Amino acid sequence: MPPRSTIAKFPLELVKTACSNCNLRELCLPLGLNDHELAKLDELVSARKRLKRGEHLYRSGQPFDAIYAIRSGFFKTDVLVEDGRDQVTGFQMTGELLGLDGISSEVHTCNAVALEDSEICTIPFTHLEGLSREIHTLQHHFHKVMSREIVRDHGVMMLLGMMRAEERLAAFLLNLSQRFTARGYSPAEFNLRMTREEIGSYLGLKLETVSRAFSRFHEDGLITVQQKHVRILDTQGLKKLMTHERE
Amino acid sequence: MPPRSTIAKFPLELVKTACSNCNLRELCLPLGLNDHELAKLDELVSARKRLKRGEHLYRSGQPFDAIYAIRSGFFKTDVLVEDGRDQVTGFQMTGELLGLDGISSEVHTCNAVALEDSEICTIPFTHLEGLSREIHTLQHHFHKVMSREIVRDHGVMMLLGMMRAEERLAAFLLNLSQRFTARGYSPAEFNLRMTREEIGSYLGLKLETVSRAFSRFHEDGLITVQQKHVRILDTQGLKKLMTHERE
DNA sequence: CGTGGCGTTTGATCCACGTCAACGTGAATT
DNA sequence: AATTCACGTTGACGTGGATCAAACGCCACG
Repeated sequence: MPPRSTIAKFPLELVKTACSNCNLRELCLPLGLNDHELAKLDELVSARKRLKRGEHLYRSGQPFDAIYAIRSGFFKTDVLVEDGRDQVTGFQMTGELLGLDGISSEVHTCNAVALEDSEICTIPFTHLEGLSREIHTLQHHFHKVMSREIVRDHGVMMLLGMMRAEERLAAFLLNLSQRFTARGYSPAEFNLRMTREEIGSYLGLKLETVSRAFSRFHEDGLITVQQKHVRILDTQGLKKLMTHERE
Repeated sequence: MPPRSTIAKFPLELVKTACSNCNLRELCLPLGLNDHELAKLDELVSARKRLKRGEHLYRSGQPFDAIYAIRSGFFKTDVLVEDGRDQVTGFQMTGELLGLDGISSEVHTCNAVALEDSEICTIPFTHLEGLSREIHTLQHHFHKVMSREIVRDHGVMMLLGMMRAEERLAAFLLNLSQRFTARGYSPAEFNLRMTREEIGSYLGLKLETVSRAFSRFHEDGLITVQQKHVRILDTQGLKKLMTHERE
């Protein structure tokens, strides 16, 4: 969490946004940039925006012209199909980018919804491409971020394509744990920001199945769950479960 | 198919590779480039390589230093997990790029296998980044290609997460048909290059289920199938089936 | 021209997860 | 403190696709 008090010390122009003063430098786009380059990136990250829980950052079908970096908060992206079904395609947290899917067609192809009050940085895409042409490091890092998204999606495909319910949930919890850890939070204890139904949609399961898997893990002493509060008791156990062969 | 005879007319240096003379210009990276830019791209596409059916273009774990454009042929990418399970993450055809997943960690994260005798162009990645900084159009097009891969993966996630077996196969056939069409082949008639097992792995189904779904489509007059030969008789029927609500 | 082997088809049975339904729970509102 | 409502849990039952098993077709090879 960015300490509000330090922000208040800077003149307004700087407050507006400043990658150089952002504690997400090491997670987000600025990774690896020197001071001079950071200053240039500051110029292009135009607006910071706050969203309340439940608000949409963008909707499927809207024209694409910027990607977004999450400064704080938690999002989901989902796709709705005409027949009423929908699929959550991802959960995004602090330091991660939203909107990469819109580049291909210049139209957003999914909805991005804040799952808690959040703050995001807007990065106009043509500006980013311009600066990428100047700053080699930024260009390369951006390519890595896009590629990482592809790798992540392959992981989800494996999860959906060949894991059973409990394996999926174990993988999901371990993934969350690892991402919280990378952000300096406890690897073992966290609050889920999404409902059982959203987890289910992401994992290709019904909410009842998700709930039952949670209960099972609880019974087996792998975790404790109380509503949205999860504590992981046995990481190894979850890992073993995740890759368990069905003899 | 590139007519061999015209190739023979050019001096060897040009034959080695030449985007400017490639009939995939409109599908592949060169899209939108002018003659001068094309000439520069020619310089960087270093090597053409032939692979026989079954050969690996790269394997998971190998260092990444280039992406590949398919000049002719057909590939699958897959990921193997220690417990013996594997998942096909995609099928790639003429004009499509392979290896984008390797950018993030500088290591390939999947295997790319030729499903028929194929020919590919090697594009050293640092060179591509360099040229992208010079040629705005190339940069933007490359970003679009990466983004399109993300969108495609989201499509597969939806397929795996919320469609039932027959819906998945219908979506798969329609997708193939559309891609063959874009390449000037018949939209209605084609030979599958992959086995039932590979289709199943891609769709998150067992080979028996794939086989049964084929038979069902055949019975219902939607397609004809004979081993690997498929003819689509009722595109609309397949589309309706694909998005069919379960009442 | 058989012969072997892989890929495919088809049938019978099983089981993981979906579906339907009832009930619990906790946070917000008054 | 009472009420409400969205979310979560749990049970009983049904089913789509997995699993197991057998047979068939096609191609490569001696």
